[in-house]
Amino acid sequence: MNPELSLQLDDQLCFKLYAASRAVVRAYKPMLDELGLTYPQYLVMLVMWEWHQAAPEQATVKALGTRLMLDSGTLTPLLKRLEQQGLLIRQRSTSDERAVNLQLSNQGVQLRERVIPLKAQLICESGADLNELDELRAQVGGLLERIAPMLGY
Amino acid sequence: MNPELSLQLDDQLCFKLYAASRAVVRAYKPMLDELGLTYPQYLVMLVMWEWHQAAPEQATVKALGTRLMLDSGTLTPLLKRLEQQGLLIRQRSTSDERAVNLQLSNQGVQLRERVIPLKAQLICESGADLNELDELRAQVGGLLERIAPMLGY
DNA sequence: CGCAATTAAATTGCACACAATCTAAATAAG
DNA sequence: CTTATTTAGATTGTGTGCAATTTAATTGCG
Repeated sequence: MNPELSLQLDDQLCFKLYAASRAVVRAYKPMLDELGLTYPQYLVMLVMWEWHQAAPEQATVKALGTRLMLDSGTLTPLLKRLEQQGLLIRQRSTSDERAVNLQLSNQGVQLRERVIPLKAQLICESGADLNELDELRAQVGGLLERIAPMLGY
Repeated sequence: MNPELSLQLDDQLCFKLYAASRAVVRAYKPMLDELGLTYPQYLVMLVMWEWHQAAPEQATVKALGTRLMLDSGTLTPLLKRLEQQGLLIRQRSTSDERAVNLQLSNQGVQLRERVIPLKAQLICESGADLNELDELRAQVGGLLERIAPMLGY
């Protein structure tokens, strides 16, 4: 049986992706624990830091959802937790009362410094080859871009 | 800044993996809905079908956890749901009262027939290149194997 | 043999994901 | 202008993931 049509677990790209994704999140966990962040919260902060330098005013729940492919059902409670931790501020937009604007607190801005060394540390510990990782990132990205349109992104 | 140390979301392999994994699960969802399975339940069934032909007696919660890298906290409720749906039977092992043996019901065995066409359908809809997918699967698998030992697998 | 350490599941609690529904606000159409 | 539609968030409910704890059974060791 050719692997494309096999039902063997090890032949499933979907399982490898699922397992690898969870494994990477677990690898990040000890480091993120020290910052008091979960992995999805970390991704939100990455986007907020990115926007903080480029275009802080674009930061809304909607825009964050588009960027991370998450809906308000996931983001609303997550953002409330980040707000309670004092990392960001949520407030209704005055120009469009439907939208909720997000901005980093000073504490939120400062947290970035502690995140910078994380990635290098993880790559170092894993002993992975940088070029390989880069290539893999491009390929997984390619897969994502082929699947996303099927799902309306 | 070289991508290896960038904090840009798009430079993060971890995010690509996370997003791609969720996207693939969503792509499976409409098809799995018709079978009444969630994606993790589908993975459990794949393993059970595999073992059914090779070594049915090895099927325990522990073995399933090792194969899928999931613990009893996730599997116990999931397996109870599969049992309630009549797809499998859970029963304490007589030789080792700590272990719970799992076996497919007739209905569980038969469900496999309806799963066989799913993968071909998904690949077809995605318009993905088979050789590319195969290579990607191998590479993601390679990443997984490098990370897994760091996490005690 | 007898007890400590280990092991397999189950349970509890928390934080996602995501579908479905609801509310309020903004926009489009007539 | 007024109603219909669309849009942004919030809410509710279900099902994972996973850490931590608990229970019961088994194994290891002296």
